[in-house]
Amino acid sequence: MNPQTAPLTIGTVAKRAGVAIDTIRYYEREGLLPEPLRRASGYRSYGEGTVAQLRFIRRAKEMGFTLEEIRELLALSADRQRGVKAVKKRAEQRLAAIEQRIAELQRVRDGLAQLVSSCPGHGKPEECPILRALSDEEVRA
Amino acid sequence: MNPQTAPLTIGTVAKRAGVAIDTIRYYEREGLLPEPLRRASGYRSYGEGTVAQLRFIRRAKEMGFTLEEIRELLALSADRQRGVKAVKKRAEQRLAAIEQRIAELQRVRDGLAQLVSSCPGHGKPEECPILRALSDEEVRA
DNA sequence: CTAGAGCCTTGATCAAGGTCCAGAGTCAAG
DNA sequence: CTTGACTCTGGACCTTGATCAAGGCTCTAG
Repeated sequence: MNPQTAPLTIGTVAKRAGVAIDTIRYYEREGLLPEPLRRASGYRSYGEGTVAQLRFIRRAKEMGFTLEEIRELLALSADRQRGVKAVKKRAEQRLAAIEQRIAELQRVRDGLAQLVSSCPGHGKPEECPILRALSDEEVRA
Repeated sequence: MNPQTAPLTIGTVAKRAGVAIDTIRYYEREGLLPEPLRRASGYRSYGEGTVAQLRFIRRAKEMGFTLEEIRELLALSADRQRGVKAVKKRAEQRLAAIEQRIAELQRVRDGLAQLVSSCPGHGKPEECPILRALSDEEVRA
């Protein structure tokens, strides 16, 4: 829509994308962002697209992708034909991993909830179901 | 029950508790395990209780407690009156945190599932709902 | 007694994902 | 032109939870 946006400094991009300046340089080093144009002074010069790219990274991180996976997604999205299929596959894998993590957490939650509700909240430690469940209380030599 | 158990070496304890030797020494340094008795040779000497203690730590980690929190739990469980109440409170906090994490993950899962199901798995990257949702696709300057 | 397994300490290293610093150059407002 | 905010590079440092290495004792079975 606006192919020739005004160039932005790293600080502006950082503010717009809601990340730290150091994070942008870090992503560049790590290959998540392409090397930007430079002004004569050496200052990095960005377009609006970089802000969008950083938002991509942020959202993908929220989805539970690691930076490594995000690097791959970005590479895939650049592959104009093979990309989409691979991207969908990765997303499906991520989805499965998230579902598994949810199931695990629910198991933990149920166990913990059970313990909490069975603990009166007072009395001797050796009678506390939480501590008992965790430890098996035994004498140390 | 068996207050005077035979002394165990660190390797035996490690095997029994299912952790690495280095991990035991690490926990000792970090204050999760008390400093054990030593033989004349300097070898650490443990009782069965330490195995139970390590299992406590393992279970608590599974419950999502950090080592920092576990250190606190262990300290609280040693406080023979005030302990139980505080332990229960910590467990409740942990429970709430886990429930919140589950809710977050469910939100993420729903979003991702929606994207996955709306992506045909082929076509141009700019038409892939997954990539579109993540990025907002824009031209870089 | 000797070999080999086990243990000791100190300190380094790892993975992930950044964060911070020093010292120097640059930009923009007044 | 000056001043203060901004940016540059390179490298050190952070957190969490371990894990490994080097060099040197110790223990136990044969």
